[in-house]
Amino acid sequence: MYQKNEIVNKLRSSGLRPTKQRILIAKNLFERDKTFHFTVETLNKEIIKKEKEKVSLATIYNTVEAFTKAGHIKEILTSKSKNYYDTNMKSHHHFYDEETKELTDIDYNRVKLSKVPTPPKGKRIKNLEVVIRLQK
Amino acid sequence: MYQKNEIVNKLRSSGLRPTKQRILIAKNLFERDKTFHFTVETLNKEIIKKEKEKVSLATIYNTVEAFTKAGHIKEILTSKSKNYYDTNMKSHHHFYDEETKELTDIDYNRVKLSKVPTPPKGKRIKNLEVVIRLQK
DNA sequence: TTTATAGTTTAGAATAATTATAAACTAGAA
DNA sequence: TTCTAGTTTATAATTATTCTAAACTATAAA
Repeated sequence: MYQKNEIVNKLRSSGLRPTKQRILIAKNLFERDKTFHFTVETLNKEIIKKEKEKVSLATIYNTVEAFTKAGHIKEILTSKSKNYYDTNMKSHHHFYDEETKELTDIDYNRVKLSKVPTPPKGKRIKNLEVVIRLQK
Repeated sequence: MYQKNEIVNKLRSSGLRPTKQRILIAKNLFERDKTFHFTVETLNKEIIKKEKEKVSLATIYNTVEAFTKAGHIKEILTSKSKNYYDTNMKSHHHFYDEETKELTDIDYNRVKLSKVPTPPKGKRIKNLEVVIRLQK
């Protein structure tokens, strides 16, 4: 379970001052037993429901973006005009269910890449994601 | 090089009547020597430039979606609220350059997956994509 | 402590991609 | 040639995201 300190550390290491609103956001992201897959919309709903407080969407967007840049959460590729994020920073991959629009983690060792291409010169690999889209 | 017939076939096999507008769209997608990576926006610009004609965006969206469902083009995962497509239907993967927002094909045999997870019961794999994000 | 200020929050406006609507048009079967 | 289901289009509606600028606040320094 997380200490308040850890929340504050996550914020500071993302270049953010620990304000009331940002602490609410961070608690809802990181004080969890399980991985949290979310969109800004779902995160916002959780905050309203659990905390009975309202944080403006602009602040949520900004904070989520800062956490992403700092490497505390991960953006997930699903296309489809709404961004998905994941609090699980362990190297892993995803199933994306097109019917339910739900993401599920795929454990790192359930996918094995035996060959990865070298990036074009001047560029380096930021990350490599495998997304397996599911259908009925 | 493509025959007009092939264009008409692509349309019919996508459940679309070959109308003037759809033929323009299809020509701009498939009468190419190289793979075409595009968004609805870029495709629209190409049609205006090359054909000096205007096709409504609604028609482009609808036609592109039909081609995607029929398996003539492929949606590519990049997140970031604008959908990317690829006319290359051979199994392959992508580099996504975050700086330039450009996609590049990665040849099938430059990536090797030696282990792929079984999908949850009741579901089957629609596709599997590897996206390697690049940075400086 | 207090204070000054750089950073923050917010509602609401602006932007951008996509989807829906409904009236005018057309491919193609009969 | 005619008829009709299917199509196109401009435009409006919707949705996700980013911007703005005024009111607020964390925190370093006095």
